[in-house]
Amino acid sequence: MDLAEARISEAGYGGFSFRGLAAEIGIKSASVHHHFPTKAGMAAAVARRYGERFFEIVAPRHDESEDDVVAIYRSAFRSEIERDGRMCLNGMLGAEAGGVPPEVMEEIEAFFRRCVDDLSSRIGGRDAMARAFHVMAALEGGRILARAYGDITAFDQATASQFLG
Amino acid sequence: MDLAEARISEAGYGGFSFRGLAAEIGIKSASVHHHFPTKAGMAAAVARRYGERFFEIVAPRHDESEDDVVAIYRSAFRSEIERDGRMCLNGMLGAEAGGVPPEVMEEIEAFFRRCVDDLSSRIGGRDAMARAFHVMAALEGGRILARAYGDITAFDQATASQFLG
DNA sequence: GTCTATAATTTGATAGAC
DNA sequence: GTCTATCAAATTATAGAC
Repeated sequence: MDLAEARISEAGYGGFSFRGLAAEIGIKSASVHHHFPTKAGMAAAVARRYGERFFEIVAPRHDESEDDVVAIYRSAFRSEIERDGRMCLNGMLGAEAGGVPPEVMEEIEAFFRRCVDDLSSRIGGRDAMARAFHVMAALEGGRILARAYGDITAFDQATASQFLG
Repeated sequence: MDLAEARISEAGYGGFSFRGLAAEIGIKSASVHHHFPTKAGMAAAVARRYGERFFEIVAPRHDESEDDVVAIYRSAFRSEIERDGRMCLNGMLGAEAGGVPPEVMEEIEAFFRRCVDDLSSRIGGRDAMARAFHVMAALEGGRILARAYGDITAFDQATASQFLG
């Protein structure tokens, strides 16, 4: 699953294959099929795990001031870029919506709905929903720019606190 | 090229094939290879044409007030969503950077650099460069959200003028 | 859980006729 | 500019042995 996540977030749904994963691990593709019968099922499982991990990371802490939620989300995104320079897994699959099986897209839509709802409720106040959409868009788009430029400072400038705050 | 652009912006670089394009047109894949010897070359040509069209659309008009440039960019992005609901072609290829041939990525990087430079110079003032990054990120991310939600109002909220202005 | 073997399909690309 | 024909490789997936 780690390898699948890596390949999908680097090259998209069409950019990973059971044979490719198996070769990197040193096993055969039939062994991968034993754990995940279909490619769509595996991608859906990887997308779900990605979301679960993400929401653990951005979960509220007892010492959190309500105003920090945007910084928490931004930090979660930035850490991933810093670690491996890849695209957000679920952002990638969302972009490829037209070529991704329905069972995967269900996970993606649920992920973004939960992000926006969580952000919105923790931001609070008027326009909280629109602000939540804006923050998610800037973070996802910032990752695209960081990849196109090959430079994390593109993300840093795109998501500076003066724009998200 | 129109069909290639459609398929790439729906499903990514791995989501289009010479045979698929030929079948939709009603010719054979060998005939497509006559015009575009390689898949990478065709994708690069499609990405370049996409950029040329885009910069014609957002080019300054003599009656333009300098403050309108962000609205012009936003309108160009929104019109595409309205037309076909697809992802920005070059945004898609930028996200898939790890699985796209180098000659295509050169076009993508050039596209985003030109967008940011153009926006920055027309915005002017302090922080113009960072604002340009932010606008591009919000627009690209807004398109991802519109696709994940299957609803253009996600883009509208994410890119409301109060956030980009 | 992993393997061999294989089926059925698709892919990018080329040679050469018309 | 399109075609037929073909190649070599990769793809998702399954059956069955160990």
